[in-house]
Order: sequence, then C-alpha cells, then structure tokens
Amino acid sequence: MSFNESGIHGPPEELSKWTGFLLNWVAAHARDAYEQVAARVGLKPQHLGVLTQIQHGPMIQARLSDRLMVFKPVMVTLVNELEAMGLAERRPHASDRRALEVHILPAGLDKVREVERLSEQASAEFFSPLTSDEQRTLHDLLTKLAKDGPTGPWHSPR
Amino acid sequence: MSFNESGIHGPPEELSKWTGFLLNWVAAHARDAYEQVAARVGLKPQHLGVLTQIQHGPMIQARLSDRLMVFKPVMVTLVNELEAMGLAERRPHASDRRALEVHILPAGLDKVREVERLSEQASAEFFSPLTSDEQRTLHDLLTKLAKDGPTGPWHSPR
DNA sequence: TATTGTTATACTCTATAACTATA
DNA sequence: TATAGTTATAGAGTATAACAATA
Repeated sequence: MSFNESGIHGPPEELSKWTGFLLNWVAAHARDAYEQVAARVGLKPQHLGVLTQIQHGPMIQARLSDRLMVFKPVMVTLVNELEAMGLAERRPHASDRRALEVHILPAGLDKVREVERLSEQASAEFFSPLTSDEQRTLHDLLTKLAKDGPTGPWHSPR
Repeated sequence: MSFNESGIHGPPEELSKWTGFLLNWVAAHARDAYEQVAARVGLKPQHLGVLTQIQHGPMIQARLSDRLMVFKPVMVTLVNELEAMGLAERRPHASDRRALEVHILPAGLDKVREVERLSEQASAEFFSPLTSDEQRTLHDLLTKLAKDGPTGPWHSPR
C-alpha cells in the first residue's frame, strides 16, 4: 500500500471516531489486496477493468472510458498495453468509422478467469475475521450506503 | 471526487460481486465528504491530520511523519503551510537540537473544533441511510476487519 | 456542431536522493 | 552509525487542450 492512498490520515488507533475513517482504512487494504491479485497476473486493476467490461462482447473505447471513469488518453494507453500483451485488440466499428471496438482475445479471457479465482481466494481471506453472516450484513449495509447514500450518478470525463 | 480515487474500477452496478469493490466505492465517497469539510475551512485533510495530532500537545516533525504516514518532505511542506496560515508553529526541542516541535496555535485549535462540528454533520448525513443500530453494526464489523484483518502494523517512510 | 481517438502537455502527488546538523 | 530537517529531483497518476477524422 502506498502512503496516503490509505486516505485522509493516520493509522488505525485514531480511526475509531468517525466510521468514515475506519471505512477508508479497511478499504485501502482491500484495494491493496486486489492490486496484488492483479499484479500476480502481470496486470494493473484498470487492465482488468477493461477486460471485465468486454468479456461478454466488444465495447467502443469511448464507452470504456465512461464505464471505468478514466479519461480518454488513459484508455488509449490501457488498450495499447492490452494489445501489446495480446489480451485484447481494436477492430473498426461496423457503421461508425470514428469508433474502434475493443475485443477481448482468448488469452484475455484466461486472465479474467484466473483473476476471478485468485480474487475469490483473496476476498475470502480478507473478510475471514467475519463470520458468513457478518459478511452478508456488511455487504447489505454497504449496498444501502451505495444505493441510498450521496454516492449518486456519475458524469463521465471526456 | 477525482477519477479513480474511486479505487479499482467501475461504477456501482458491477460492484456487487466482491464486497471489497463496494467497500471502495463507499469509502471513496466518505473520503470525498471529508475533503469537502476540510475545504470549507480552507485546509487539506492532511493539515487537519497534523492539527489533530498536536491538539493536546506538541510533537516533533519526524513523529508526525510516522503517525500520518507521509514522507518527511511532505511534512515539511505541511508544517510550512500551517505556519503560514498561523495555525501552528515550530519551536526548538528542549534537549534534542536536531528536532523541531510543532505546536498548535489558538487559531489552529479553532479550526480543529470547527471541523469536528462540520464533520459530525457530514458523517451523520453520510450514514443517514442506515439506522443507528445499523451504523453501530457497520462500525463494529469494520473494527473487526481493521483489528483482526491483514491491515497489520505500519512501518514509516523516512 | 458534437463525438472518437490520439498526441502533447500541464499539474499534482508520491517517492527517493543527497546534504547539513546533531545524537 | 543513525536520526532530524531541508532541498532538489524523479516518477506516477490525473487532468486539459488541441488536433484530424467522422458523425
């Protein structure tokens, strides 16, 4: 975990006051765990974001930018890298000659499946301090916050 | 909220699978809420981190670096800024002539108190989709993860 | 006039290195 | 030999601007 992607400030001792601090602390470690999973297959989380989005069918780059909430220039780089690794490829769009569809390749699908396996393991380990019931409860509570909270809709970059 | 401090990737729709994704999504918004609180008193979260640490007594810079998990050069800048704003000041350490104690000033204490007030409001609003019982439950579950989980001890930068 | 993809560029944040002074 | 503070600098990551091609 890099410094201060832990969010806000400070180690656990003083996180107890605002639940939000605690939330950030735990989330930072979850993020870290997932980053490690991605690293194990030689990818960054964003690469997996793209592969996951296109695993059941192609998507044009602009849509990927929107969905993954990254700026267009970043998506250019990500797709370049995925092409270089032979995990995905750009193909011209049938009707819109401006657009490029990003298709997943067999090797890309393999990566997705391996990461699914690894991240299920990682997730199980990460939440192991909680019972199955507690894990369900946590999931429900977070879902409520994500749905009803001020985490509203999203407007994409350009 | 800046893009991808949302963590990992993607908007809420697909966050349901791994609780960790959900966790990150919600945490990003909590972080954002707190950043807005800090911004309302003209500070960054890290400034408040420093002020909070020294509100009940001075601390030398190196300790602040450790506690807030930021690199030494960052702490130099933060304390410079706090001094420029008249919220804190450096004073020589009594016995160790290498060290500088960072003391909070009256204006700094005022800021801390105002932020406490504002962030209690913000917190209440943020977690309002949950009942008081649910909020307590969430706090307990997160505490368990922070305490027993792989969020282990910390080794400070230099 | 707006959108897609790309390049180039700026800005911020994170991290390291090197140095002085002191322990 | 190690620690405290500072300066300088390198490197990622994030964001904007501008352009050509197409809608």
